[in-house]
Amino acid sequence: MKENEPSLTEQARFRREKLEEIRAMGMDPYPHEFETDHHADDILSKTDLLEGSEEERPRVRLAGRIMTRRIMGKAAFFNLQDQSGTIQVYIRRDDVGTDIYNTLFKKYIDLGDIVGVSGFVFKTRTGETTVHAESFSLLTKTLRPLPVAKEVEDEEGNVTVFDAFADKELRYRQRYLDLIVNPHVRDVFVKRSQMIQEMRSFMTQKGYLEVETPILQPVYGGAAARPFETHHNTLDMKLYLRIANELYLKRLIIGGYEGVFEFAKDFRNEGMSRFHNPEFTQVELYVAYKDYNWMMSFVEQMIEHVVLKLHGTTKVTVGDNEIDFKAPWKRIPMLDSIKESTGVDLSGMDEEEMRQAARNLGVSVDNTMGKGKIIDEIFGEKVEHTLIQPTFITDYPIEMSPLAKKHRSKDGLVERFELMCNGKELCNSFTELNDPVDQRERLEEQARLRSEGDDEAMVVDEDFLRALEYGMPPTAGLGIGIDRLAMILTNQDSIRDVLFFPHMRPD
RNA sequence: GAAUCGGUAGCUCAGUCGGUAGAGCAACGGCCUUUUAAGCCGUGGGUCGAGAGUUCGAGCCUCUCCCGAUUCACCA
Repeated sequence: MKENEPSLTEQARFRREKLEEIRAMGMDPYPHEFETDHHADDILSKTDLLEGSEEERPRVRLAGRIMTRRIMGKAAFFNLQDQSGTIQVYIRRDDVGTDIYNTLFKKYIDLGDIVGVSGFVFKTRTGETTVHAESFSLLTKTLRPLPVAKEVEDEEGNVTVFDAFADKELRYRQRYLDLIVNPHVRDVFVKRSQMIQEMRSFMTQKGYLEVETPILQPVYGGAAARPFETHHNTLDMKLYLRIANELYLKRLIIGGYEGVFEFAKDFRNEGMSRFHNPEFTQVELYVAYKDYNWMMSFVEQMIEHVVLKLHGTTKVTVGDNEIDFKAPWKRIPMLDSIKESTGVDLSGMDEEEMRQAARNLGVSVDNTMGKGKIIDEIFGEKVEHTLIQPTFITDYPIEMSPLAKKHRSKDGLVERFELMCNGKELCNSFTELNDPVDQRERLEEQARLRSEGDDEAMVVDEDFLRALEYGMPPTAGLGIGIDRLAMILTNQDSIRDVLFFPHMRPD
């Protein structure tokens, strides 16, 4: 036995000692492979595994972690958890031998260890489908105890969990443990993956090309946000982690592709909250010869399709709300939505009248704000949180949208929509600005705001402007917040619960 | 960035008035061949988030700091 290492807990020391004992038995505690042919859910669902006498039944091989154990002298039950779920295994000394049962299984195996078994399926006298092990082997010895919870299932199938591993800090910092002991957490991420997969195939089937564009950018653009900065040693230059990929996808439209999309990790050096993580995922899509009206129809079809695939219905329960994604969705111009919610008609007001209207509504505005900012402020304070069912808010003030094309009929507005859902923005989309002269003026206005201290104003991207001068066809663009959509479709109220590894301060 | 709440055994949590650090599960030693929060007998396990202060004495009181959760502010 080794000298106790004071930094280890008693339980961790015991496991290291067991590891040595297993090696002393001539066994490898970390073998190279183990062939399996079944998962837990296969065994629970396939009735043919129970046909005939025990000798006649097919043999199954499976592997996973030991999550609970009930030893009764010369026989024992344990629960084996794999990716698909959990199944009970029955093991007896008289089947697997004294070395394997008494020494390996009873003395040296711990909860959490990864093991492989083979045997036949039977039902216990209480009716539980169980694998009767004919062989048992250790596949990976664990050195730390798992935070295993106990579960009780009553006759209605309701599961009560005792002492669950619930500390959010530990769950986020050690997500692998969360995934092992909280199976419902695995389901959330499976749903997220399916959601992305359905969107991908939906867009691919339309003929759009999935692309990859730079994350390290010499000039950041495509959104209003502060970036993360980094440095390229060889070129000795500053680079930025992208805040959006919009301007690169537009370059590809200029290059002749008529539909491109990218699932993109974007990075914004701003606050964290249950709706914000410094790195987050958007899908952006650009389609040539289309406008924002077409895009509204596209996105409602795509999301309706995804919701149907994931839930089998267009209705999703989120917190206290039931959201119905059945298309078509309500479309309402921003000023009309403000009028609808507050009774105040801002159209036709000058800047000073608007400022007064905002104050009358209890929305704080200051004298540096222009009309666009005031409208945005009123909308954000008074309307946004009331929009629970999917709703397209259209026709935004031009000041807030330097990359969107001017509205074809409404002065001072652009052809832009945001999709609101469960009181939050889910999508952002425009008829893209493709007039290079107008675009230059708008970006130069951004540069002016920037020089006045607005550190979220956009930077002039000369290479992008040059590309636009070669001609971008009329184009509709779309961005969807993947994390927020995942939150809605999995009924999670924090972005951290749909990110495997949410950003945390170092501990 | 602000406010509130929290950090005690591997996990979930108690800890009274400032007076030897507690429980359940997990672990360790036994018994037990259809159990399922298995059961029965026995045992060990603690830098009480970190540091300083007050005190004869601090898990508890005071101060500073660290980490987290929630809400608010900015943002998608």
